[in-house]
Amino acid sequence: MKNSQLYKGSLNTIIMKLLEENGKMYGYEITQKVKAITQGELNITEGALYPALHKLEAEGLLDVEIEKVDNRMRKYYKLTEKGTTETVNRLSELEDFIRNMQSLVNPKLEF
Amino acid sequence: MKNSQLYKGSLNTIIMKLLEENGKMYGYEITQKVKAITQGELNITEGALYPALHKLEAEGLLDVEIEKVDNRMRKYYKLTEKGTTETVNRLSELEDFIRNMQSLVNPKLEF
DNA sequence: CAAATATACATAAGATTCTTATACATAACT
DNA sequence: AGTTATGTATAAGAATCTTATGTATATTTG
Repeated sequence: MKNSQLYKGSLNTIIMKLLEENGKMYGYEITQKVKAITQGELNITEGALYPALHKLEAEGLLDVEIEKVDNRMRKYYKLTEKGTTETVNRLSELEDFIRNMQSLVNPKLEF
Repeated sequence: MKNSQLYKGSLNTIIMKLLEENGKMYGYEITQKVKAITQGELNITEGALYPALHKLEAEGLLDVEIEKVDNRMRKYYKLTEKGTTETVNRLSELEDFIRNMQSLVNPKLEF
């Protein structure tokens, strides 16, 4: 499925929320989780995911921990303390964003 | 105010929805309307707005009509037939997007 | 058993969208 | 007279994403 342009800019928030919820996750796991939660509607591509994870790590928001499972490499990511704090802000921004978009789309509901 | 990254990709949808609702609008009017609806939270910059309007026009989704008011130029935009049809799709995508983001952020509410 | 699919990470080229800065012009306010 | 508001426009650069490609192992399927 082709993702709409709307998801642009929301990937970091999605990653951080999932890590906040699940403690630690690896890249492929994140793609599968998102696919499951959105019932196949949102497919995160590797070309978007891995650079995003590396950047969040470089910014000190994520820590990485490498494991070998079934002879295959896994890089588990988890939120740092800074990342946990930042996640609160991002989720707050997301709530504002959703509220604002709903106001724009559904002006009748404003009161 | 600084806009969050989340709005990336939503500008076209916002423009089209406002035009669907108000018939015709000019650029500056759109920025003011959005600012009012979002209570100052979302400020569309000219550098984003005008290229977006020009592109939607080039795609045949908008028609333009130039007027001179108080000795100043205004370019009124309105949806073409194609644009009206496309707006329905975009709003549907936006609803899916919001629903998916809420599922991701608020997994407890899934049932 | 060979081929396809799933699992797992990674990067590079190019497209798209946006921010920031700048530009021009008139009207209104202070 | 200078700032703010109204009104449109573009160019340089940043940020994010898509698409394509690459490597490697495990599992499923015909």
